[in-house]
Amino acid sequence: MPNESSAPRRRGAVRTEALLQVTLDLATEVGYAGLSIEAIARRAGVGKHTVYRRWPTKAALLLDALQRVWTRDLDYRPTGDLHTDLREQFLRSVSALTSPPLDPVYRAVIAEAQSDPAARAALHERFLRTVEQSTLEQVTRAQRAGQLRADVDLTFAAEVLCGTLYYRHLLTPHPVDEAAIDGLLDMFMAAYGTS
Amino acid sequence: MPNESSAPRRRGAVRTEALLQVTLDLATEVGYAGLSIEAIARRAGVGKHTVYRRWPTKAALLLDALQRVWTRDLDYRPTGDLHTDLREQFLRSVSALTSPPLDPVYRAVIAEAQSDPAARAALHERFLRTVEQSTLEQVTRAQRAGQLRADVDLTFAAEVLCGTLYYRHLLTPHPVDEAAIDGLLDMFMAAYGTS
DNA sequence: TCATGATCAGCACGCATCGTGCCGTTCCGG
DNA sequence: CCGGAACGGCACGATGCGTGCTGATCATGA
Repeated sequence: MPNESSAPRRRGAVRTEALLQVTLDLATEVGYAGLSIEAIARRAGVGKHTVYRRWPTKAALLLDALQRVWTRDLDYRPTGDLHTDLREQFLRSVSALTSPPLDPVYRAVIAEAQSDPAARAALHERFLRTVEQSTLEQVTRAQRAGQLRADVDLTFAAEVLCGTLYYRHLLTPHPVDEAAIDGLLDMFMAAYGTS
Repeated sequence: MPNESSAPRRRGAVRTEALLQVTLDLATEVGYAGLSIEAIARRAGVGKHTVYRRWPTKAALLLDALQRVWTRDLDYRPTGDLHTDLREQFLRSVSALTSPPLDPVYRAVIAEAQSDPAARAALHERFLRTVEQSTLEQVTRAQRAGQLRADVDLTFAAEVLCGTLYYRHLLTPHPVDEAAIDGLLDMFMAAYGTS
């Protein structure tokens, strides 16, 4: 006789969703330091097997948790003007990356990736490449519209843009503010712009 | 009566040096994963107190160990030509960062810095800033020589150069090869060069 | 010369996390 | 309704953390 005051035991995909959400909650409340599999299972009221059955590694779990909140803030209607669109995209990305739950989860993934080349590759494939790709689409459109020189390796250009911002955010105490973004875009346009 | 076949108990600065060297050795042999204070003390034949008395944090120890091998490969006689000098400096830095013991220790510091803002600030102040500074000196010299535009924020420019390389090295699976460095320098010169 | 205090190695502790194993229960599909 | 998968709970050994304590060793200065 299941007590109606106790939640029924959830399984499968529903459990998975719940676990990812708990991970994000924990990241928000106790930060990167509190993101142990043990703590996540405890908080979720779940046996550790239930976690390990789904993710072989803490990195894998964190990557999935990250994906849960990653794409939400990236939908943006481009206006067609390169400088405006890149600026808006970068501002949104930085804003998302600066506050929980994205910030602690992201930093945890970065840390995890340093000790595991596979996790590093997954991080780049699933997230960093996404941002580079989004940037690449914008600069490609601008190039076709004649706003950028035709002889430019846009893939590399996108990497420079994103890399500079990530570097500052992850490895320096300086904030990625509008001044930084504007400076970066100015340099970019000076190098590759047609005007 | 001290047995001459057993090494005399070392103290003070000598001990400190030995511990840093053990840290680098461990990093070379077992990599980032093996860099626990416990393992370092064990390998050095030393009580853990002897480590904790010197460094309050694993991050502090790693930062000091890093400094031991950091500056060695950076002495380089600039020729006066910006492109050549930057290229040479970046090639050397990347080469040093790619192999042990620098690579595992560096990655350990990066990981540590993600969970501790103080460690992050120390990392930037003691190492990243050093590289930025070295780059800054070169571009400043070039600006005075008229090779770069006069209206450029060189500090920011140096950050872009270094940040791009660090991003690729630390967070992507792509190697920082000559093509990447050349592409970066081409973009830099296109943006800020006077010719 | 010798005493004092700092430094040291070794051991132990309590705590936490990891990854795994086992048990008995709950739930779902056939 | 039954069999098997998923589950919660518990326990285990291993490892690292940071901190005590003890007794030996060393440097210094009186």
